[in-house]
Amino acid sequence: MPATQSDTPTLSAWETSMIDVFVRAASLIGLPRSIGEIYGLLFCTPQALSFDELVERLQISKGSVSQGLKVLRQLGAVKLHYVPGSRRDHYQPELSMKRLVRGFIKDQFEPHLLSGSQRLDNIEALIQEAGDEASHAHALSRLGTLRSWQKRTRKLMPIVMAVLGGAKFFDKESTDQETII
Amino acid sequence: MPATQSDTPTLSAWETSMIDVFVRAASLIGLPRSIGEIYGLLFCTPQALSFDELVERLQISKGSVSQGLKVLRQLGAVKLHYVPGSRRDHYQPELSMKRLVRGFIKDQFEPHLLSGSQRLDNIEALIQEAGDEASHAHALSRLGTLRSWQKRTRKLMPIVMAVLGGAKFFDKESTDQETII
DNA sequence: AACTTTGTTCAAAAAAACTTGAACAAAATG
DNA sequence: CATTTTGTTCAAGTTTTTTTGAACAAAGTT
Repeated sequence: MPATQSDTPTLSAWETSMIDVFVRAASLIGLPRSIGEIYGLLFCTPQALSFDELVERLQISKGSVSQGLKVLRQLGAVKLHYVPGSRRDHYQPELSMKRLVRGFIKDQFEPHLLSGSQRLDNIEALIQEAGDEASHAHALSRLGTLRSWQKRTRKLMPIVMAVLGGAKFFDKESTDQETII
Repeated sequence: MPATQSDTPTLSAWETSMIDVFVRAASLIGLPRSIGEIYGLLFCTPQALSFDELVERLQISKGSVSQGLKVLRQLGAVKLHYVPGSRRDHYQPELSMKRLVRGFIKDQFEPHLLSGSQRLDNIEALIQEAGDEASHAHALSRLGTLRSWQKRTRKLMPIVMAVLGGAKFFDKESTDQETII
């Protein structure tokens, strides 16, 4: 008798396709396939799923599920859901686009923006130290461009959140901003 | 006598740091290191640079420069600059943040959004075909969530462009939108 | 036309990212 | 307290992405 092909409840066609959408979306924002699969399956499923159910239905390793869930928790993209009578953690997907985007920005974007500011200050110092006086002006001008990009990016984030959440938002010190929209 | 270490004008400290900023930015949006380096060096340099100058100063292969410039041209992130008396193509960086972002969105984002719509229609069909009547409702509800996310993403793009460009923007059919900002 | 310059292509090499699974820790159960 | 259940960690294996460089094409020179 051939090795029993395990009674894994195989994914239906629509589930596979929907998960595929999330796998692509994940890759688009630089997250690994497995994370797209995990979130995708949670998204498809009415009930909260346990660790083991994710491993079985997706047919991926425990390691991948563990690391994937860790990242998804950090991003706030999944929530723990208490299931009475079960010792296992159960997970549900965060369904609010606003919260998903905020989690992503907070976790993956802001850190870079912040460290960016310090880096630019550093570069300014290096330019001052540099021997070549002639090119100072150009270097500083480009540094200025970079700072203005940074500033605009920062200004953009809350606006994005506002549009996504429907909430109204006012940036302090945005008096120089002509009525946007 | 040791092999002559080629008179490559080595990058200054501030140039290296500034290029590093672009390498990180590139990686953040999923572009390879070499592309960050190329754009970064162009950004640092007052004059337009030729293919060969990029190869020499960055110490990367011709292949990388060729492919990197190809992508940067597609994105509209570099412009050809005619230099009288030289047969070589010379490149300058696009410095308008708005154009840079638009290029990126047009090239890397919109295609996914579009193909996304068709995929969702496909999934809807698959759900209808599916045997399990009981779960139709949930599946369709989630599909609805996905469609709403897509719609909001589409709505967001022009707003982002507007904020970046300082231009005012009104979305047709956005009457349901309460005064944002 | 032969030669040089300029840049592209693409198969192979190198590097980076992801996944796996076995060993391990932590906590509940008997 | 020994055992089972549940989940994490991490070194090694796999896959994917990026880089390299040699061969090639296109166009300009002499």
